[in-house]
Amino acid sequence: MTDQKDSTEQKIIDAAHEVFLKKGLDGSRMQEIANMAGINKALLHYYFRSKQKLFEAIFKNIIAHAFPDIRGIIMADLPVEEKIRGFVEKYIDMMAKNPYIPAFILKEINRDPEFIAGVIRSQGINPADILSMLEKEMAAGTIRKMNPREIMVNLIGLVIFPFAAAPMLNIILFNSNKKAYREFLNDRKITVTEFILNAILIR
Amino acid sequence: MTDQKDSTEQKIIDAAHEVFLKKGLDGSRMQEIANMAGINKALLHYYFRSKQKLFEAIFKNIIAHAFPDIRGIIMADLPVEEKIRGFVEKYIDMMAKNPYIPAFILKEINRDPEFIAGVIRSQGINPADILSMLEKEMAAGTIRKMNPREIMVNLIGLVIFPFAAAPMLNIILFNSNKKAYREFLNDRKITVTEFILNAILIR
DNA sequence: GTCTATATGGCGATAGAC
DNA sequence: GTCTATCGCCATATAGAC
Repeated sequence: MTDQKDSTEQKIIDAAHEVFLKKGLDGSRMQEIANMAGINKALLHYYFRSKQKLFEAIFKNIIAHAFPDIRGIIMADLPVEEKIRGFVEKYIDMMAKNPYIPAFILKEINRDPEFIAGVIRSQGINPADILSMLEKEMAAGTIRKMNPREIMVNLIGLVIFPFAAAPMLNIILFNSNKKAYREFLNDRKITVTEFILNAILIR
Repeated sequence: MTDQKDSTEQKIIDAAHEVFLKKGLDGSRMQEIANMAGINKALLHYYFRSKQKLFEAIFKNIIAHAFPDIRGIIMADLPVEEKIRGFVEKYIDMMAKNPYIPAFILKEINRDPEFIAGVIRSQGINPADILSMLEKEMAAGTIRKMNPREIMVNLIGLVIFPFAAAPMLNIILFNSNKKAYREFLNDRKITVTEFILNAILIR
């Protein structure tokens, strides 16, 4: 049980993670990954045989990071306000730490959407459970009656989109002031929660 | 003034538009564009000199399609409900006709965000005007007081995201039933409008 | 203007020494 | 396991005939 932190394999994984996350499969070069790992190209193939195989190994890991565990929040015996608030906070925190994830997923999603869906399911996230939870809230009269899928899509979109489209929105709305945009994104933990609650709650 | 519709240059532009839109710059091949245009690769270079130059010529055109003219709606003397409704309908109609545009923009946005912002401005869309319009509504007490940028980002995100993430959402929420998802997207001309109005209107 | 043929360069992948 | 050197392919780009 030697320390694996600085093993060659781990250095490759770390470097490939960084490069693939920023540039995607097509945009990445094996040479660049090798340079970043401080080794040569041949070793990449020695450990992972092909660029495709290396990407697949990294891909699963990136996707896993992209879906934080929300079961505890969504299925808990809490008022729906708290569930929404918890969801928004967890996702915005995750993306603040991993700002390249949303664009990466949207970029690579067409490569194998079925695989991504499988990873989501394996994270224990079951859309049907969330939908039926929302339907119960509607039946109980706490939230407006509507297609529960609308709520899910709107919630996810409101949280993810400003990160995925950050480069454009930053220019259009903040004249390229990056600090102001970061603050704006962070504020959204509160403002998005309010926005959604205003849209769906019956009070 | 001969008819230019079937000129070689136009055939190249049409073919390049289709291929670049679906696959992006990195994912597209000059050979594929030549095949689709019914000519050979050499002619592409004869007319546009390089792949990069050809892409830039097409890029501007794609971006222009992505921002339909909304000045008439946003700046008109209409109640804010009608402005929101008009915006949502125009954008969803545009994306239903050009489903590859959202993913294309998010994919290519990092290549030259400044250029995209310039095209948006050249379309006559002035974010500052929209922001001040929203602020007037807040001062008049028709909509809730909040950062008007939140409204703009939320509006754009709610409209675009379900198209950009269609492959994933289609699996997760509709078990890959594409027809159901198309109907869902079309219904959103109404449901997104309602959702936003509930979120921002004071009544 | 349009074609065929070919040059040029880059990148993934492999061979083989150490 | 790690390296250098090189192969082989594919994609962009050019040369030159027609």
